[in-house]
Amino acid sequence: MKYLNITLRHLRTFVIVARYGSFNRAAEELSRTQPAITLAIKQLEEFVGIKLLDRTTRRVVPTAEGENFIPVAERLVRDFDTAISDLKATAERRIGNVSIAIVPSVATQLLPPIVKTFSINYPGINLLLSDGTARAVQQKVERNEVDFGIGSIWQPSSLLKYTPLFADKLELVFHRDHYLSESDGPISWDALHEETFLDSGITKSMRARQALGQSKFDFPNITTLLAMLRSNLGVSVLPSLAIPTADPDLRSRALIPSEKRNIHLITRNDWTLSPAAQAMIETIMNEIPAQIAALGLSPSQDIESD
Amino acid sequence: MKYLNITLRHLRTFVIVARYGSFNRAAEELSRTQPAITLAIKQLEEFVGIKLLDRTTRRVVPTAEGENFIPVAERLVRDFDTAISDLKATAERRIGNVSIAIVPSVATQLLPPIVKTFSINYPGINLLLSDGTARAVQQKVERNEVDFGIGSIWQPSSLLKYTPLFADKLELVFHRDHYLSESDGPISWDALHEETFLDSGITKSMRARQALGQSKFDFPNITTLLAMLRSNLGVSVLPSLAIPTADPDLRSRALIPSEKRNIHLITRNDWTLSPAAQAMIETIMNEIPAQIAALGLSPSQDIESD
DNA sequence: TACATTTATAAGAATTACTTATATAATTAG
DNA sequence: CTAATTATATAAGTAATTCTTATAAATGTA
Repeated sequence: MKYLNITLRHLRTFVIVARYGSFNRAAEELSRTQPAITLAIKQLEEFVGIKLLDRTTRRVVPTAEGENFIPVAERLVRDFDTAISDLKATAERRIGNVSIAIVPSVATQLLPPIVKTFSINYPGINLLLSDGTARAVQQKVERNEVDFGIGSIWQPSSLLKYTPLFADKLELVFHRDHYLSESDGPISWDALHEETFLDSGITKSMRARQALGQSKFDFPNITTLLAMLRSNLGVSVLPSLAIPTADPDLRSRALIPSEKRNIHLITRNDWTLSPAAQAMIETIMNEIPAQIAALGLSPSQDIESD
Repeated sequence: MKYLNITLRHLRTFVIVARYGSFNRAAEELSRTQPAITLAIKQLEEFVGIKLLDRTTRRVVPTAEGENFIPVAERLVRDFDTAISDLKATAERRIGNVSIAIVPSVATQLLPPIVKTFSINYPGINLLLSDGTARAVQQKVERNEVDFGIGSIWQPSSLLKYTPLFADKLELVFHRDHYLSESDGPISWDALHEETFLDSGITKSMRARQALGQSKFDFPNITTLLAMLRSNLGVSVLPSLAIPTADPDLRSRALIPSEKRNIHLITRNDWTLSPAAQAMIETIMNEIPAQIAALGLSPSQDIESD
């Protein structure tokens, strides 16, 4: 014996022997033979330099120190086992946490039924959603503040991986009292030259939008923008998911040529997703087709990346 | 690989790798080679079914689960190590508890300097002393309520082992106003026929005492007996240790033939003494000769047992 | 693109842990 | 009190594991 390491196996053996008061019964319980038990106890005692079990061929009784040590050893064994099994539980997706950064339109319109399905399938996993602009979503993924993100591409980054989910069609939005309400059907971008255009973070970087020239109004916050539209301040272009379907004051019309905003799943290249996050992504991928159909969206077309 | 047990060694390895962010440095730290580290981490990850460390040849970073598991593993390792080292500390007599049952005369006269020496040599060991009659001492040892006892033999028991410590001489005690104070030197037992004899637990079972016939008074409690003597109610026989040396009211004389009460260390046959208790017994054995000399006692003669 | 560095893999060596066989000790029954 | 029974201790050999050495593959940097 060179140096001898005491391991949990020794404590486990000790606990069982103490419990049964017998080396033979302990050996049976641990699916080993009695000499193996003898050796383990001997090693433990020699290592700590103290007798833990008083034993004759007839009786095995803990010494005072052995008696004191029983609960300690039991706790160590128990703590170890629960720690390992907790880890296994997360691996098996029975427990865990997922955090997602997501743009508000997707969060409010698309996500609720997905979350419902997820919480039924993985009742032990907690979900933490954080709203934000496409830019905020990307940054949170980059900084590892969330497991993954859902949104459009703000600035392509080599750190990130973009998996297209679906394409959201952009529509023209305006007040029901606006004269554009009088007709129906698609309308061309050129026709907007005459209109007061309200910009948002979504439209600002679009080529078709930029052809219209500088706008006087810029509302990065969609809620504010919608409030402006409700006051009939002008017109705007929004992805269909961001347009409140039940709003009595607002009307929308399709645009020609039709523009789409691709929504992606955004993950980090160099980061292994937790099992819980993987479970959520699987759920999203499974549920997306049904949601696309229900909300009248189109499946994703090309992958915007570089 | 048959079944594979995850051990603390795996967690230890994981903690170190996570701490250094390098398999090589961890291998160095653990005095093993890098492939051994790779294997241990691999086994751990495969066993729990989850990746704990994201690693390239350039960087080793914990995954989310790995990050969560680090403090858990650290605690498990730390708890294990402290449990084992506590056990070693008791073995090395650095910490521990000793409980002793002891007859009051020995406790008050003989023990104080011994306790002082002990507490200097073993500052981490706690001492719990309990007073009691010879009978109570023996019972506490039998019932394992104490580590060992010190006292005379009440009823020899095969459960117990008696190790003689010293012999306490019995002396006649009486009030200074008693006429026996007028002379000095040894006095015979027969001379006591005329006296009012106050019995105690100590004298009751003595043959020399029984020759004097039935006594009218019986005070099992020595303190009470001394109070009676101070009132000059009669005479009594006490071991020298039980006679307060500084009491101005009491006088004592030797007896002929001289009777001794052997004081023994009383332990259980079938019980291994704790290292702390062993330390105390060693101290007692070492200090006894000096105390015998200081108090004018005689070394133990024969072993009373059967 | 090549170099330096780090992790992964494979095979063999050393160590550790277990099993079988047997000895030794303690209680119980006769 | 002796023998039988039952339990732990010891010894030796075998199986399993955990290392080490040697080498390959991969990543990031110059």
